Amino acid sequence: MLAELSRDEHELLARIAHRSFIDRRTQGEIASEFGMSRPKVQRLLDRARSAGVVEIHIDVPPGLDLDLESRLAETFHLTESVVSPSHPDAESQRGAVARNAARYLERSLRDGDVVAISHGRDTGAVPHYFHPAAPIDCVFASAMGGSSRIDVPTNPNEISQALAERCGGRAQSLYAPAHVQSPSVRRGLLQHEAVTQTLQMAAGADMALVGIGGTDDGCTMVRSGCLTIEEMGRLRSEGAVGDVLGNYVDVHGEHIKSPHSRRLIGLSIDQLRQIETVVAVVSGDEKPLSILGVLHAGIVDVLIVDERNAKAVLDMASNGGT
Amino acid sequence: MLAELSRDEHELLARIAHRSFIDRRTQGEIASEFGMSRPKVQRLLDRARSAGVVEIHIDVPPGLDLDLESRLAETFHLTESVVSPSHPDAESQRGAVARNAARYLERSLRDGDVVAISHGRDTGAVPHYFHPAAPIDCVFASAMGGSSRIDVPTNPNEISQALAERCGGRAQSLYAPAHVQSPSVRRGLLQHEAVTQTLQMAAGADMALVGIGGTDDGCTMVRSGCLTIEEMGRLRSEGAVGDVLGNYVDVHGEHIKSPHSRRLIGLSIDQLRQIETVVAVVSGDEKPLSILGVLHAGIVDVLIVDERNAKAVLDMASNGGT
DNA sequence: CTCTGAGCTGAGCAATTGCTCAACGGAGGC
DNA sequence: GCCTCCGTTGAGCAATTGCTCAGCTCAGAG
Repeated sequence: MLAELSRDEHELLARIAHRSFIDRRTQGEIASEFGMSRPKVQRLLDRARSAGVVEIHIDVPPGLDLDLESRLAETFHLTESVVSPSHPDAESQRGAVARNAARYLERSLRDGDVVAISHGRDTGAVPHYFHPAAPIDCVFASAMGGSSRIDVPTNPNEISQALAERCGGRAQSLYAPAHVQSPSVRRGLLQHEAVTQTLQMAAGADMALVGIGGTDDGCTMVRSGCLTIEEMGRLRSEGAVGDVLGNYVDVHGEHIKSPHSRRLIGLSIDQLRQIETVVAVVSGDEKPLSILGVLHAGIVDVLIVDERNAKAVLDMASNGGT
Repeated sequence: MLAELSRDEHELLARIAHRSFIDRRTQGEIASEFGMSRPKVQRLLDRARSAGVVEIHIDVPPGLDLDLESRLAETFHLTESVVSPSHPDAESQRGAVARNAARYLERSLRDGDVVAISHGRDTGAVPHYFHPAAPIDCVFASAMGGSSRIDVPTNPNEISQALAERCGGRAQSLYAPAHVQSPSVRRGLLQHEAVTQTLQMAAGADMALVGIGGTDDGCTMVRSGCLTIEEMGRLRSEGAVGDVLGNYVDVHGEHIKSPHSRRLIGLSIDQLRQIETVVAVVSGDEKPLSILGVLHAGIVDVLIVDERNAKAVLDMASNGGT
């Protein structure tokens, strides 16, 4: 990418680049110095950068891989991605990712914002690291129902509550289960104003903080009792690789419709797509395929993830086409 | 210069710098992404550069030392300096320097320009390398008289003539010797319109192309017969280290007045200072002190020189104080 | 010799950047 | 407690930069 320049061309590009980047002269000064028009200086500077005559290196703290973040963001059309360095064990890995999610919230939340909150272990780890410098007057609204089977701190209501406490905001709880026995019970619940109010608030949120679930038998949806192991197996056999708020997708990001989806209480994929900024927090070695599917679904705007998953997802995306 | 940053600070600077320099986002985009004002992003970017988080490296063709050129220009308040790579023998070294001078003329000369021309071997080598892409309608005016004792191509008239031919311009010759027997003869010559016209044109030039002479017994001023070896020795004992157009200066740039200066036909130091752009072309291992003195005199705007002289001059300037 | 099209050029304008300045806030002295 | 001073902040404007576009040159085809 550098060889095809003649010596004279190379010298000219180097001189102009030096004047611009090192001596910090303006393009106008350089133009008159070299006897050319300003646009020409600009074009030569562009050429110097693309030909590799100018190399900009950024000294990054150890462990950080900003190029990886950029590639991830570019490949999947994200507005941003944050990759945590690898940790040996799952717990500290989750902590590192959650910490980055907390940092993201701290710098992005504004007074008046509404944030839709999902369930899950990754999402649930975020409040612990959330310490805004100044109070933020915002609302955290549960985007799906709860389950008494799983640990309290991984239910949306509790996560919302914890986040609200940390920043002086308000939690809007959803007093409903994540999953009911039949579509008719679901319809009944959706008549209650207490339920619809929260769901509508979540649907109209400025931001959503969600986890990405896997399809193994130990995933949150199974542990919480939303799905039986048999149902999970059926979803897998239909191609499901992961979910957001219980909405399963295949590796291409296509939504997989199944009976259980009509018994869920929470935002749909289409509702998520309406939300300006959907932030996904994910860690865990079983997740690469799940992440890939969800990213292909075009739901996520900001991905906060660990290095192993990030690399695996990029590998699959570039090798597997698309 | 990098250690005093905390890990968090370093990470922030690196992230912002990456977004700006690698991803080429605007400061405004970065500001809203990181939840800060645009001026703050700018300040952080400045800090990232001065703290060394951003390193800009320019791939320069072998032999070129652009940092050396910049230091030279900054130290002596030049608008520009061009340093040629070292050559083992004096002749090819002179050629390389002259070639750079020719390049400089090619890119700087404009229709209508008047260029004052000095004598000397370095200046005399320039026309050989001068090949403007398009004709330039300019005038080369001799800035001092000639001498029949030295090789023709080192006399101002012949240099002017050669340059004019190469670019389709015009030469304004000075029909007078560089040096006469007495001040009264000089006064007489300066009555002649033919003489004053050229000198006035040279004095009002937009640019001057000059050599820098040494004070050894083989220098152009002695070889041309302008000075005897005895006079040269006297000048040396009075502190002279070099000259421009026969005007001698000491190492601090102070003009050394001597009887011979009242027998010279050419521009004075003050007249040279009036000229917008004085370009000095110098090579030769005996020249460092001469160059230092002339640079201190504040005559030169553009220095075109070889690497050995450049380094020697900078060394002396930094070690010897100013 | 004319025509065509690719590539280059600089004028002109919109977007971005750099910079100044008044206001603010927090640490330290009285 | 109050005051002063120093460093930080973002609004606002001037300078710089990026970009588009019409005009140009020049090589090659007809």
